[in-house]
Amino acid sequence: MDTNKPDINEIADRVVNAIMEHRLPPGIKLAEEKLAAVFGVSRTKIRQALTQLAKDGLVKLHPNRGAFVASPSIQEALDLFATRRLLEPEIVRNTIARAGKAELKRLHQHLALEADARERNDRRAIIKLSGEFHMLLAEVSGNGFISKLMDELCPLTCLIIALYDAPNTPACPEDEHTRIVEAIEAKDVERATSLMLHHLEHVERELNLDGRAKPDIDWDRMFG
Amino acid sequence: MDTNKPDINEIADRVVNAIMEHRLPPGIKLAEEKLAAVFGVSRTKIRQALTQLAKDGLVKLHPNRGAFVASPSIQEALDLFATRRLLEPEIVRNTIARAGKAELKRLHQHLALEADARERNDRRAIIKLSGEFHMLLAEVSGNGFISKLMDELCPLTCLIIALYDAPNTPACPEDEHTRIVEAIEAKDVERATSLMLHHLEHVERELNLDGRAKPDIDWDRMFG
DNA sequence: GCTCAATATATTGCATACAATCGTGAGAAC
DNA sequence: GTTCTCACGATTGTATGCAATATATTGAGC
Repeated sequence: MDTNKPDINEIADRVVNAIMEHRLPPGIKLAEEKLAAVFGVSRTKIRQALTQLAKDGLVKLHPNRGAFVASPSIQEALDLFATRRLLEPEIVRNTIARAGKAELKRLHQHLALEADARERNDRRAIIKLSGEFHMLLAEVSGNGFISKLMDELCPLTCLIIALYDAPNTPACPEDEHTRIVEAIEAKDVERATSLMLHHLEHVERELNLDGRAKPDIDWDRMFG
Repeated sequence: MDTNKPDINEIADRVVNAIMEHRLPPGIKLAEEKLAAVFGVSRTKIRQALTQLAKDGLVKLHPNRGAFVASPSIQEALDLFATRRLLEPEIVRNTIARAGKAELKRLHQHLALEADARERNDRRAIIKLSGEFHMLLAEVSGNGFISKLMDELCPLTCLIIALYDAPNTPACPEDEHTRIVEAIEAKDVERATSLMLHHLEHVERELNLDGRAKPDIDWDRMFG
C-alpha cells in the first residue's frame, strides 16, 4: 500500500485492476466512505474517481443510492464483441504498418508475463493479462482514439467473462496471443487479422450469451 | 437559463454544445470559479463536469493550472478521421439492418433541422447539427459502444474544424446527409457506405491537415 | 405470523473553508 | 536597461461539515 496519497487516476486504475482480476464482482456496491478509508483520502477524490469510471461504463451510478460495479447485459456483451471484431483487425493492420522494434519488444515482454501467469496457474493474473494484451496491442498500433476505446472495452470484457463464463472453462488454452504476435512480426496481414478474429470469436463462444443465462448478478458462483 | 440547479451532466452537455458551436475556441481556459458563477453551482460540481469532459479529450487538465478546451494536433485529427472511416460504414450497415420506422423518422426530423439552419445561414447551428447528425445515426444504429465513441469524436471533430478549417469554406454544400439517409432507406448498403466514406473524405479534405498549418491556437482568426 | 407505517440510521449530494501551488509584478542588483 | 528574486494575488486541490435522500429497524395493526 502506498503511503503517499494516491492521485485520482491511481485510484481509478486500482479499481479497474480489481475489476479485471475479478476481485470486485459485477454489481457490488462501491461505498464512498469505505473506499475513502482504504485509499486514505477524502470522499471528494473517491467521487471523482467513481464518476470517471462511470463515464466508461465500468461503474453505474444510481442517484442518491451510490456507485456499483457494472453488470453488462447480454445485449451489451454482444455489442461489445461486435465492436471489438470491428476494431481489432484494424489494430492489427495498423500495428503491422507502424510498429517498430521497440513496440514488438513490448509485445514479447507481455507474452512472457502471460506465459508466466499460466505457468503459475494464476487465474486472476491470466484474465487481467489477457485483457491487457489487447490494450497493449491497441496502444502500439498508434491510433489514440482506438487505444482509448480498447482501454474501456477490455475491462468490460473481463466483467462480462465474470458474468457469463461457463464455469468449466479451462483458463484459456491460448498461445493464441503468441501466434497473433508471430503473424504481426511476419507482417502477414491476412493471417494476423484472421487469427485475431478467430481469437475473439473463440473467447465469445466460451460464454453463455444465449439468453438462458444469468440475468444480473451471479449469486450462485459468488459463494458456491 | 434554467433557474434550477443544473446536473453535472447538464453542465457537461452545455459545455460540449458551446464547443460544438464554436463559442468556446480551442485552447481557451475554463476557470472553475467563472463556470461556477455562470451555472450557479459550486466548484465541486464544475470540477466533476470538467474531469468528465477531460476523460473524452474535449478538455485538457493541467495540474495546478486549470482546465482548457483541447486543441487537437494534426496527428490527432488524422487519427480521428481514420477512426471515423472505420466506424461509420459499420454504423450505416447496422442502421440499415436494424433501424425501423421510428428511427428513420428521427433522421428525417434532423435533416429538417439542418435544412432550416442552412436556410437561415446560421453557421454555428450548421456545424453543430452536422456533428449531431452523425451522433444520431450512431445512436439509431443500435450499438451503444460505437454510439458512445461517436458522441466523443463528433465534438472533437468540431474542434478540429475550428482549428484547421480553411477560412473560405462555404458552410458545406451538403445535401450529403440527405443522400446518405436516402440510401439507408433504400437499404442499399453499398451506396450508403460509399456515400458515407466520400462524405468523411470530403470533410477531411476541406481542412488544412498538411502540417504547414496552425500549430496550436489560431490567433489570427480569433480576432481577425 | 405477516404486512405496512413511522422513526432512526447510514449514505450520498453539495457547498464552503482552508491549504497548496502557480503566475505576476514590483523592486533591487548589476 | 535588463535580469533576477521575492512577495503578493489568484486559482486549483482537498477535506470537512451540513443538508437531502434512501435504507433499515422497530413497532403497531390486522
